[in-house]
Amino acid sequence: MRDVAALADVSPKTVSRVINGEKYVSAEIVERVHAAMERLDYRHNLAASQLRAGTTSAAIGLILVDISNPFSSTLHRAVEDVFRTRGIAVLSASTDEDAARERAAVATFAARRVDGLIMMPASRDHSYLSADVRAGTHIVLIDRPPAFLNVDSVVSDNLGGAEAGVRHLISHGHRQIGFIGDWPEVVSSKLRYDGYRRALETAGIPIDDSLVARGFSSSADVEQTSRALLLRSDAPTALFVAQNALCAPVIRAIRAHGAHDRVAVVGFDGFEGADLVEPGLTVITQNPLRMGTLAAETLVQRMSGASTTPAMNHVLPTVLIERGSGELPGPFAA
Amino acid sequence: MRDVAALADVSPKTVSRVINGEKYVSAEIVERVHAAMERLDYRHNLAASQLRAGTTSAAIGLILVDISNPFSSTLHRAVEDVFRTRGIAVLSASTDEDAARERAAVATFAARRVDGLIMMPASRDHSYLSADVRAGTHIVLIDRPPAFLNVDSVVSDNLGGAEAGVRHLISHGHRQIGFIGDWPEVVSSKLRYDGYRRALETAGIPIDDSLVARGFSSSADVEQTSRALLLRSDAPTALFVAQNALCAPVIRAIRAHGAHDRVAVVGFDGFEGADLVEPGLTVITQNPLRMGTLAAETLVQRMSGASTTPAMNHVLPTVLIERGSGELPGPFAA
DNA sequence: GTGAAAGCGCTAACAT
DNA sequence: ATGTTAGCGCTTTCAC
Repeated sequence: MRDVAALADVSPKTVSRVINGEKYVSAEIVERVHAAMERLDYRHNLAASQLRAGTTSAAIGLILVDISNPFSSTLHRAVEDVFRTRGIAVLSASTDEDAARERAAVATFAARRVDGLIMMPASRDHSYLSADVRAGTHIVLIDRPPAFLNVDSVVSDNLGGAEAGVRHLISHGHRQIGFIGDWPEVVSSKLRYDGYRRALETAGIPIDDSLVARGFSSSADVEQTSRALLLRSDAPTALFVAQNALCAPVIRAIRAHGAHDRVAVVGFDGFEGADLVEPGLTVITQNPLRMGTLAAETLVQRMSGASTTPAMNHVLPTVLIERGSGELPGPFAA
Repeated sequence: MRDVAALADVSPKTVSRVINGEKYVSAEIVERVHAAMERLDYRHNLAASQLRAGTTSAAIGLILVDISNPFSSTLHRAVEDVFRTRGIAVLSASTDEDAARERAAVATFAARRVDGLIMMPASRDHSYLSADVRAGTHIVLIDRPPAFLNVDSVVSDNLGGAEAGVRHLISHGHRQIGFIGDWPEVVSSKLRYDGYRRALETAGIPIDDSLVARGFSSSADVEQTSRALLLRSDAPTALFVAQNALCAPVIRAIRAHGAHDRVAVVGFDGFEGADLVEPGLTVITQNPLRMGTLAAETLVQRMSGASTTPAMNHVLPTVLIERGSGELPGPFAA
């Protein structure tokens, strides 16, 4: 910047003015400074301006369980789109459901003075973030509600969605319904399980824990467990699959067992080709695009200081899409 | 930091030493400084240390066409994993094949003084990056080779993969083979088209441009175009689908036309449930995980200064996976 | 409209 | 093993 100022024969401050598009700079000098910047191949240093200007880094952090999960990457894209137009960079990190990795990511982002944080929490107690909140970092949690921390959040109606999915299976004559889900420690997963239980209880069907499988280490594990379930003498006539990444392996097991036109399935969010399998996978869909956009816009509001209303928990509705697999009749079909 | 130093009754420099884990600090003082940091809720400011220390921002930029595409998000995750263990943050951006957006992203990252850049270029001329290279930013291009710029790159064997896929269809008795691909301006897409042509030429089959559809604005567009192709009196007996995102819409069209056990299909990278459709989708697979890891490791080497060998273009092999759709016999089957 | 001086938070270089 | 001084590149404040 000194060099540019020297070449343009103005003060560094004036160069700064030109760069930041401040008013009250003569057109002629703007011209001259631009020429000098061009000639010297000048690149502005955001770190330096952030340092002096104090506050904002024009960056936010996005912490997800796994940025490569389709739900998460769609959400990520929505967040990017909101911030790109505002000149704000997005830093991202994956936790793999590890609370320690989450803390490490938060610390890294805090050291970079991100202005905001959008996070799908892996930890169960979010009170450790209160220090960051006090330091001025605005936080919006997604997919899972805040615990011991008062911040905005955007979640899907996990309980309601799961309940509707299982009720759907019941209404098609199923009573022996298996549950394949994520680790019970994960809040969204727990809520989906609660929805499953509630639907069964409402219908007066007793819970059979041996039909419930939760938490897997790999796709092979999911497939293996599903197969074991199908091989039982009192095998379930329907399966509720409570997470997107589990759907394909479960269907693989069902097809390997030759039971795809017999065992009903409803998935909580499916996969890209879910409408192309035979029968099509009936799903409870979430809206990751909306979740990302809403979380990002909420954060923008908070960051701009425009919104000082109490923290809010947005709950996005889920939608049941019938494609065939969830409508296979069970033994108690009317 | 001043405050921490005051509270611990040491100089700021000593606090700095403790934070950076430098040698020659007595255990007692380390203790005291840590206590003070804790009490004052101190957070280190990377921007400031970067400014003084000069060089490194401990961040890299990742520019993709669309971070929500499964290929890209898998690659993204691989890149993240390489850099996380090294304490380097990853900034990401999508271009949607828009060269202007690419330039904007590069400029943003340059202002943040990223130490490196991994980019799936949307632009066709990369010479504009030479200024950044001169400024010390190491660049690795992925998916598409560099043009007018001498940097490392990691790409798939697009031509060879496509040729193998089309040859596969020919060997199963097809001669009337359609091509559904991305915009011809996209280099990887062009290479896949070249592979298609080469396979046909090698087999002595004349190219019929009316069987070629390239560049779509939406999934509906893809589906519509595929349907039109299937409705022709001389409809293709096989389709080569040259991009992952196009596969599902094409299959949707084929199924809607009731031709899924008649029209053969080979996809260049499929989608998550591609093995579950009936028949399973035969694909030429790429290896986004390997591509991301290799690109990231190459960048790490360059950034560390350990590697000063000439820039290298890594070509990753593709693998044909037979699942049924590509083995449906054509009219000239043996 | 433009410039001079001071300082953001940190650390390299040089003491001690 | 610890402290002092100076300065990274920018922008705020105030002067002109």
